Amino acid sequence: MKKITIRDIANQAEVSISTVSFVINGKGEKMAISPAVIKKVQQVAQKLQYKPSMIASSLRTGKTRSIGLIVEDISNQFFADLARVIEDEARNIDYRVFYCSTSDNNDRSEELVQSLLQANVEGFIITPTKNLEKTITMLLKMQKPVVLIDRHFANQKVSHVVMDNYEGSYAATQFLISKGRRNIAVVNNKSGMIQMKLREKGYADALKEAGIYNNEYSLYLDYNTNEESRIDSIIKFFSENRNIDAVLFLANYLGLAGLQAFRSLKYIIPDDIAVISFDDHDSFKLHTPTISVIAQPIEEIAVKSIQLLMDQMTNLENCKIQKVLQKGKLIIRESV
Amino acid sequence: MKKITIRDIANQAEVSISTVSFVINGKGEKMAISPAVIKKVQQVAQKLQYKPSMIASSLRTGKTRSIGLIVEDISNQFFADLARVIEDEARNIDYRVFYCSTSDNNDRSEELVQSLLQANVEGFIITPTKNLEKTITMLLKMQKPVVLIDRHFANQKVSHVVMDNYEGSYAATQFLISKGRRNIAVVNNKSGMIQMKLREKGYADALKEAGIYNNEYSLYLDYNTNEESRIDSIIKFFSENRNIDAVLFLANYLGLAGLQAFRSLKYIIPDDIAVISFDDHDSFKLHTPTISVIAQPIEEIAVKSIQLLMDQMTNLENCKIQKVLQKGKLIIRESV
DNA sequence: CTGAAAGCGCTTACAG
DNA sequence: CTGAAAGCGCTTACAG
Repeated sequence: MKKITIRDIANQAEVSISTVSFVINGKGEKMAISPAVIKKVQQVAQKLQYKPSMIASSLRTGKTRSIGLIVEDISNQFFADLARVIEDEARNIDYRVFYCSTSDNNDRSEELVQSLLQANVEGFIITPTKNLEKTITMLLKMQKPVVLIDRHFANQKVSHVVMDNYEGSYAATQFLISKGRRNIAVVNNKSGMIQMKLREKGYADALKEAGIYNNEYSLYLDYNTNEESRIDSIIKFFSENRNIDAVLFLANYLGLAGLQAFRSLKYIIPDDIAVISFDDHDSFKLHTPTISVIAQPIEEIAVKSIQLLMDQMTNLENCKIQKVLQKGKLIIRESV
Repeated sequence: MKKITIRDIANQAEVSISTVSFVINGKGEKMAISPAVIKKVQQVAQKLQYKPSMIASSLRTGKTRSIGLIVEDISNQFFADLARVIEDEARNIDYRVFYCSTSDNNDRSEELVQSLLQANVEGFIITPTKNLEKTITMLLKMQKPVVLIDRHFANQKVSHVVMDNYEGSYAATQFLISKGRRNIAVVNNKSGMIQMKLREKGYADALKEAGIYNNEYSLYLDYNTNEESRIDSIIKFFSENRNIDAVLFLANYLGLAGLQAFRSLKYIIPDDIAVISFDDHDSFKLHTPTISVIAQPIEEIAVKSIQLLMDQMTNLENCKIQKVLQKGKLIIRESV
């Protein structure tokens, strides 16, 4: 089964390959090619089942109609959902998506960026690791369209789409206060990424305004550790702070570990402790009791980030840096 | 920032582009290029930060060092985990993976195959939809390496890696029987795919051997429906069959819907009903009580399928069709 | 209205 | 040991 090329069509249709190329690319009209010729070329292409070679066309034009999507972990529900929507959106505008996972490892991230550059992707959507700022700056210098999602760097001028982390956390904490909780803890990781800091600040500010902030109620867990040791740390922390009556988990995997810790501790939710976690997850809907969450607007984030990327791709020079904050949604379930 | 090409290196190193190409591709020795020249070329390449253009090399050689991975839904935990391992394995042998999701839609699947063909992937790993048999046959005729995973077609000669669905289901059902359950139901979907039929057969055979099979205890749900209506159907079925004392869910999303149904029905697990589900999921570990599952050996499936694909890619002619059955793992938790 | 030709960045058979 | 040249399948400026 030989590969059908533009030349085969030209031969069969008895026209030049330029003419075929124009017709195939829908430029027939513009090039004033006669309708009869256009039709003939199309028929021959159809008959031979011609499929243009993306590779040849990429080499010639320098365009690949592909974008790179670098997420933290494609097997995490949040990123998987995000990837799914981005893939669909990209397909609508006839773009291909290359996904990859960083595991929050900075060296890996840099490798992935290099590898995507080499594949000549036309744009990047990235959930950056903590030290990726220089790499991102490099991409910007190379005039590559970039949109960051989920998190970003405070002082870097680059478009990003993130949840309003401060507001989400602030609202959730206020809700806990309104339910009469007074000893409200927070569980964070040690990544120090801006989105995590903002979540923590929202929590702290709400408590400070109410005059009940206590800095001993913050627990920080290593990111690169397994679930078991996270659970152990949480158990230890709560056994040493028996008077805590509510907790805000700043990421879904922290919440999931927390629930297992509370099971070991035989805590009754919400009687012994009220719980709210960031990022919705099947398990939160299904837990007994069901767990309240601050859900990220995944669909909106995905759609908006593709849109910002396209803006940059079509009009890189006079394209403004856009910082989009999407509001999260506080979903109240039985755990408060 | 101009793209550095092989020609720039040739100029700077004062050799021909052929020589550069040989050195870059590690064929310097074989082509008997002098060590001094090799070193010089490497140094210049390093200095200019030369990155070979995959696109040009693909066009020339016809190879893309990429494989296509078509799964049902990348946002489903099972497939996300699978994709993650396959991506890592592929990277080890310097291959790129294009993922895409079919949503179990046959037209979509065919489109995806076409689109991957057009991208010139060198091999396919596919979880086929029900009517994809002809498309797969076409790929085989085109001499494209193909490995099916998770499911396959009974009469088609194509390598595949699947769980031993019959055995998993049979063992789980026997376990329920050994715990004294007698009215054991099964919840399946209507896809009619072979893996689902085998799971059901394992269930039925175990019960028939024990002389307690009852064909009224089988519930079939539409695949293309939302979670709500699945839950409703399950509620209806179990309210009409109050004497059922155990149930086997043949896929994780069926199990998840089932747990929500039982909550509505105020069933106590395992007192009122014992539960085992296919495919492990965070929610099953975290549910109160924890839910027993037949876990797929995801890592093994992923590794084996890449390996079979590579066998085909390197040696297509005399490569045997391999049918690999991986044993599932029955994980007993509190729900039985 | 249509065609001949250059060139994207590589690889590789061939010649010396 | 090394170089000149053809060619992968396209696109597009140019000529007529």
